Amino acid sequence: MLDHGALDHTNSDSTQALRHRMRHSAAHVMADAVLRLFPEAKMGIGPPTQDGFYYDFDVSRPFTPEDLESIEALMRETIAAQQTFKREEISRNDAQSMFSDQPYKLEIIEDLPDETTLSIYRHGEFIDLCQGPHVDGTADIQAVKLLNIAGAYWRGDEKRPMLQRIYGTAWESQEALDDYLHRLEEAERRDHRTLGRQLGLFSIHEEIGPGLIVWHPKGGIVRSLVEDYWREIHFRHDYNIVYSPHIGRAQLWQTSGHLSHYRESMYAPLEVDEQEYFLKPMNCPFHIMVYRSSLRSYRELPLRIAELGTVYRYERSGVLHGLMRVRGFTQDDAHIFCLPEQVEGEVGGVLDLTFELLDAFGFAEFSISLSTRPESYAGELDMWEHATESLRRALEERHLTYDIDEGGGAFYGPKIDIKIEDALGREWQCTTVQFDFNLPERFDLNFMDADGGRSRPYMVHRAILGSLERFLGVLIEHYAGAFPLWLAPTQAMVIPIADRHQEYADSVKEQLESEGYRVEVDGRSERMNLKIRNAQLQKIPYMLVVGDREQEDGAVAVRTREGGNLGAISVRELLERLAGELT
RNA sequence: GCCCCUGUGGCGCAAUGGUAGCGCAGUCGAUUUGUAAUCGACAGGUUAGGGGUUCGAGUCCCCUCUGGGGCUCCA
Repeated sequence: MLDHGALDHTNSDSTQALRHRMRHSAAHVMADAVLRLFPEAKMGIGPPTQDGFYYDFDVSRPFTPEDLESIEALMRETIAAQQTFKREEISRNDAQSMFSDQPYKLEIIEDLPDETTLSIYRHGEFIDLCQGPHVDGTADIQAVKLLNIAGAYWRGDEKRPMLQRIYGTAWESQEALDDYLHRLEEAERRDHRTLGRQLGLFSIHEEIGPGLIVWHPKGGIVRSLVEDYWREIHFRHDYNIVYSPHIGRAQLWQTSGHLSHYRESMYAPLEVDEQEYFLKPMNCPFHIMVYRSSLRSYRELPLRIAELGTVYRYERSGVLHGLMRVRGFTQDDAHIFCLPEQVEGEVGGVLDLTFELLDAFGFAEFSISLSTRPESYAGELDMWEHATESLRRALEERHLTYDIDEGGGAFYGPKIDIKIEDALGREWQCTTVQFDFNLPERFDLNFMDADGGRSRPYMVHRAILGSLERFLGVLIEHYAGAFPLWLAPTQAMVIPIADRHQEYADSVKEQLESEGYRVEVDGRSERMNLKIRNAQLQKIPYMLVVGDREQEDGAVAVRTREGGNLGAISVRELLERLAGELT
């Protein structure tokens, strides 16, 4: 069902390099077409991307879908004309006069270091400032399609002009293009927003507000199963589970530094008894209060404090997206307070817990990055080195491959981020393990060490699932809504063939329910075929058809969601089968 | 927040500026069915909200809100 074979696996370096050149060339061909249709257009940049390419233009009116068709038609003509790509190296002065009516190109030239060799690529009448490389000729662009139009700031800077970007894709064959388009359709078919409605999992309401989720009964079951498992595994790994309030006084957020550094993401304060309270955007200060509630001894460390903590953050309206980016969400948060010599073990423990947890949900592919110290930072240099080294060693001991994001850490500490890859090969950031050298300082955290002195603990912030909202969104898409038996909201639907089988159907349901299964009976006066169809569409793992024969034999006719009519077996055999599937 | 697009019963959609329709879901009735849609009837809408143009607005214009594709952001 989660068929990786259907995906594209020709990702060798040479294929990628070829695609890269072809897409870059396609961008030129597109810009050529746009300039012919819109002679006044000013060109931005037009690079290849992961799966295609884009080019940005400053035009007097936005592009329309009809424009895309005309542009694509012109591109086909250029491709059919078999023009060749020619590279030339030119002087800075020549470049400046050549692009004198292209202000964005002039800006690029301006910003290139003096020693850079400037080059241009030509095909037909078209010239673009470009390093290359390109394919030999336009005919090498085998299969191309323009996809959509979007606004994009010049150089990604919201203070600069907004250009019109056209996205397209190009592949080495029509077949590869079709595969890609099919993959897009597949992603659309798995969209958690659509499945969430169809399967009755959650909804978002204008009346409640954007980015705020209400979980429906079916989604509530899935979420609580995830939470139950999460709690179980955290207790097993010696975490202490706590609960903290949704609001806290201004003074708390003053001390934590959120009011000076994070206020633009926080909601306006509430006034209670002439005191200001803020909705929490993070759980850290509350967990710190738990730590500070008594004098701590080194003997108590490491102290791991965990919470499914619901936080609220102001996210700009344009970034909200289903469950993936919301304004209120529940983090599976934890803060670990430990001694310097415990740091490495704690980081390792978090990694082990992460892979155990994610494995249970069927995620096998990850991409890991280690982010190191940025230019401005809090804390002592030797603590940064110790912490970064412990992150690195924990990764290496587990033979995990990772990228290093040099200088990409937060100002308060280095971190490991883990992105999980779903069934379609898309990546989602969920897990993060972050050192914090700032908060222990701000809250003056300490413990009594073996010498009777006071020392400052290390603090590690971590979330594994990230937010339950996002994680469930990822899960829905990963499974395409067909949750495995242990997570399925309804595990079996009993389908009586005629009204006279209702009572027997109820007794089957009771037998299964008494063993802890989630079962429903479709007792409507409808045809069996309709009930099967509905159960299939609801992606219920087991359909149990009961008619005269089953009633007589104390059996059920088993049909699985994957399509098979397995024939009749006894209820006892069914229970064995289900139990077997859950282990 | 910015650019573009979008908004019609719960859901998916239709309606040259001239009587708001269809399918699914829902309710009721008939049917009692053996592995992906039985038939019929009924009910359901101030066309997201506000303002304007017009004899007349779902349709055209303006504002607000929402959703989508991107950009930016994601201490």
